[in-house]
Amino acid sequence: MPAAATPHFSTKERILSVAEALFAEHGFAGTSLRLVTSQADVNLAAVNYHFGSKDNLVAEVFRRRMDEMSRARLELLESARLVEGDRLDAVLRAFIEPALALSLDRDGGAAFVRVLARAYAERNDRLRKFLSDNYGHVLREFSRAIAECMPQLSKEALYWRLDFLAGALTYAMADFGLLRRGDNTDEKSHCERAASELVAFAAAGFRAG
Amino acid sequence: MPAAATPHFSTKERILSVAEALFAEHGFAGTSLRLVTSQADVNLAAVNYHFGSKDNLVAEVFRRRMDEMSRARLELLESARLVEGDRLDAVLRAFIEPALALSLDRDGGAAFVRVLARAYAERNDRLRKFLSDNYGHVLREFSRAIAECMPQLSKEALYWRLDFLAGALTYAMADFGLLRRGDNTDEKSHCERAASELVAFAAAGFRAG
DNA sequence: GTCTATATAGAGATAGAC
DNA sequence: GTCTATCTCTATATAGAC
Repeated sequence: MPAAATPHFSTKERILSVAEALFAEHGFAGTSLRLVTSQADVNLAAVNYHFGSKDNLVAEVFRRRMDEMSRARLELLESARLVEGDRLDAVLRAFIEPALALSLDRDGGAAFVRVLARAYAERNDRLRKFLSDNYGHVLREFSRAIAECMPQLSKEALYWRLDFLAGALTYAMADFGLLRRGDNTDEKSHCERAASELVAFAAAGFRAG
Repeated sequence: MPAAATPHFSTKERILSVAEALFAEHGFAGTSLRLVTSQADVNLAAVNYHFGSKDNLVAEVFRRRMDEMSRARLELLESARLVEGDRLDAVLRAFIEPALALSLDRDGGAAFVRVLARAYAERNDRLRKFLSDNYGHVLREFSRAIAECMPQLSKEALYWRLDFLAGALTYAMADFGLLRRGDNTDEKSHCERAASELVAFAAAGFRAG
C-alpha cells in the first residue's frame, strides 16, 4: 500500500503520499523524516532537496488535496445557489460531499481526511495561518450562502453552527467515533451513510429555534 | 500562569499542570519532557521518578480530569432521567455542560479541553484503549438514555448523531473555529453561549427526519 | 525525593562526491 | 537528482551521589 509499490511516480510524489499516510497515523511531530523516506524508498536527503524543510513538506501535503477540495466545494455551492426554494440542504451537501469524496478516494484521500482533523487540533501558528490564508475564503463563502438561506439567524448563531458542522464533519469523516459500529458494512456505504446522516442532522440544527 | 508561580503544589501536581498546558499547545509528541520539567521548575529526572514514563504521564493528565467530568456527566444524566415529558434537552445538557464547566475552570481545565481534542485525533492505540476502557461506559449510558428519548431512531442513526455531537462539542469547546469571532465577549459568556447553542443545535439534529 | 551526569538513541539539516 | 557521511541538537531514560 505505501507508494514504494508504485515506482512509476516521481520521488516527490512518493514522498508526499507516504508523508500523508504517516501524518494521518502519527501526527506531524510524531512522524520523522527518516520514517517518511524509508517507507517512500528514497534517500533521507531527498526531503530537504525537494521541499526545503519538514514544515514545507507539511504545507505541500495540504495543498495537494485542499486546492481540489476547495474548488469542488465552491463549484457545488454555485450549483446550489441555482436551487429553487429552500437551498439549505443543497448548500450543506456542497460543503459535506467533497469531504466524502476525499474519504472514498483510493489514493490516500482517506488518510488526508485524518490529516485534516490533525490540523484542526494543531495550534501550530504557521500551519493555521497557511490554512486560513489559502482556504479561509471557502468558509466565508459558505457562511454567506447559509446566511442567505437563514436570514433570521443571528451572525453569532450562524458562526457557532458552522463550527459545529465543521467539527462533526471532521470527526465523522475521520472515523474517530469511540462507540463501536458494526463492521459488516463496506467503506463506501459507510461514508455515504455518514454524509446523508450529517446533512440531515446539520440541516435540522441550522433550522433550530 | 504556569504552575511555577504556585510553589505550594507538590512536584507531581506541578508537573501535571504544566504538562496539560503544553500537551494542549504542542500535542503529545511535540512536547518534550525537558520543556515540561523546565516550565514546572523541577528536575528533568522527576518525571520518570513520579510517573515512570512519558506515556504514564499522559494517562495521568487524563485521569485527573476525566474522572471528575465523567462523574458529573453521569450524575446530571440521572437527574435528567427524572424529567417529565421530553427529556432530550436535559440529557444533552448533561453531556455538554460538564465539558463547559471544564473549559471555564481557571486551573487548567480550559487547556484540558484542547488536550481532549488532541486525544481524538491521536491514533495512539494505548491512549485510545485507556480512554475506551476507563470512560467508554459513560458514552454507552448516554447512548441508552438518548435511545429511550427517541425510540423511533435506528441504532445506526443514533450512533452517527452521537458522533456528530461529540465532534461538534470537542471542536467548539476547544475553540478551533477558523472563522474569526468578535473578541469583545469574555470567556465565560462565550462558553455559555457555545453550550446553549450546541444544545439547541444537537437537539434539533437528533429530532431530525 | 531530588539532584548531576550520562547512556543511548533519534531527530532535522547540510556538505560535497557522483 | 541522488547518494554517503556527518554535524549539531534534542530526545527519553537511568545510575548513583546526596
